Amino acid sequence: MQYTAASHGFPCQSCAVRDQAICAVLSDEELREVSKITTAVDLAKGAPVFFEGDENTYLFNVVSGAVRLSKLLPDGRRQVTGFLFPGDFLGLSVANTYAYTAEALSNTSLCRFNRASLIKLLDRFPKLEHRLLELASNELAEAQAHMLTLGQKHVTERVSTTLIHLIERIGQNRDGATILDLPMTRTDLADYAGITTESVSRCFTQLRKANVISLPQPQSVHILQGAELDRLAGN
Amino acid sequence: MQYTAASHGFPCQSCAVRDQAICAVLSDEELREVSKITTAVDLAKGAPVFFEGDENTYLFNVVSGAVRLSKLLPDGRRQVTGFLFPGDFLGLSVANTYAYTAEALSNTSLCRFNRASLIKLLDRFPKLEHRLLELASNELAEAQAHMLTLGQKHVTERVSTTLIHLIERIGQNRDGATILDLPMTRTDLADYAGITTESVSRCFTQLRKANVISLPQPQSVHILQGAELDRLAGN
DNA sequence: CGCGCGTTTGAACATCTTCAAGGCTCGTGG
DNA sequence: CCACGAGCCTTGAAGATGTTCAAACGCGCG
Repeated sequence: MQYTAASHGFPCQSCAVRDQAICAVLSDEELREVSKITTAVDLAKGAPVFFEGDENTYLFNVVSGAVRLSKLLPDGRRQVTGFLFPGDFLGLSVANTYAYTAEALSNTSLCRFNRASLIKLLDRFPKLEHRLLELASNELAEAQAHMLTLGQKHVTERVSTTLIHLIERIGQNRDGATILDLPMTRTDLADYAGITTESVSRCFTQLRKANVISLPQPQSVHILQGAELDRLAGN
Repeated sequence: MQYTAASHGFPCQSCAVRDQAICAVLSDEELREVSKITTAVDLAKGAPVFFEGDENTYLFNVVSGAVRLSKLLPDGRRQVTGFLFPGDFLGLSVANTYAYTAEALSNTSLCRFNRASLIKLLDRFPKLEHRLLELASNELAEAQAHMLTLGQKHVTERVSTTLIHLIERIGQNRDGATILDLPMTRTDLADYAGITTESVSRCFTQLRKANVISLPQPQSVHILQGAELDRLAGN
């Protein structure tokens, strides 16, 4: 784990994700307490947050940037289990090791909680534990939806589903059009959707030729026909 | 939802899963409180517990039997997201509807909690909420492992992984040998592993011919070489 | 006894992968 | 400033894995 850490007094109040993440349920006063156990962490693109199997010492909130969660098979096959964006929480585990690897997809700021300290705080702030349960439940529902995709859907459906999912998190509206700026590579998308890089690329081309999307640059996806994308997702 | 319900005074104490599930963290006294909001429910093989989209009114503990969780695509494709056994908990959702369908695989007894009442109890028994978070975290880790299987593994690996997973939950030891009594069909296994019924069947035959398992009956799997099964699972 | 459902097996087929190569972009160094 | 190289993306063709379609088997139940 390689951090550029910088402790802070009480900037939580002005935090970009103060109303999201786990802090949303806390009053300013409570937040002041919580802020005592947090540390700001900045990661460069590609840097790991932690590795699967590492001792679970910290939990994190994503403040800005993007994080990729993944699990590996011994022979190198990789499943990306999720992409995280500002407001998302990561690191929950009952075991004392992380169940997955987390890496920064772009330059990323995290808010780091000492796990033992956070657990102590849960006793004082039941709202916090309630919030964590909420987040875990939502993650679970998302995981189940993803299982449906991975287990049952065809390539085009997988890619469309993935695009829709990303639009919901990081889609931008410019002049009524929806734009997606991808912080991840085709390989990341492929490993997320359980297909190959080539399949993702071919599918993008196909969507482009069908005027469902346009690709000014490989990382920039413009959604031309959202409804058609929904249909192609197979839901 | 079709139930055969029977309220009970305080038989929780002698419950088969009293030391598992969410009750494990409660004292007898606390359990007495919780028992006031529970109802015993018996389901026949094949009966639904609830359907995806139903209003989330109840939560359940599996007391005996087995439950299948699944999600459907509009065209009928089905992903089985999990199999539940005694001690397992189901029904958690932040949304006010269930995110998946739950059905009894065999004759099954459940302990039913009124959701609103349970939520109220969480304030009085923080341990209960802590336990729920634990369960949700574990489910999440399991879901991630399953994503790895669904997204990356080959047919033989998927079937082996599924068998190992079932052995961990319902494997029996007789004369030093491990026996698996399957409450689910080949189609259920297929929909769980993201493959077809035929693929499951072919894989079973292959494992049998390699003397990794034997199949006295289609539902009864004897594990002859557990280590080889582990190897075939690809971990 | 016969019917139905679940399972098994076989053969043809399709989708997606693998392998291979070329193109593009960006950053670096000459 | 331009050339070069690396990494990422795209495209094509061949190939393999798993699916689809079809049929037979076996067991349990009415």
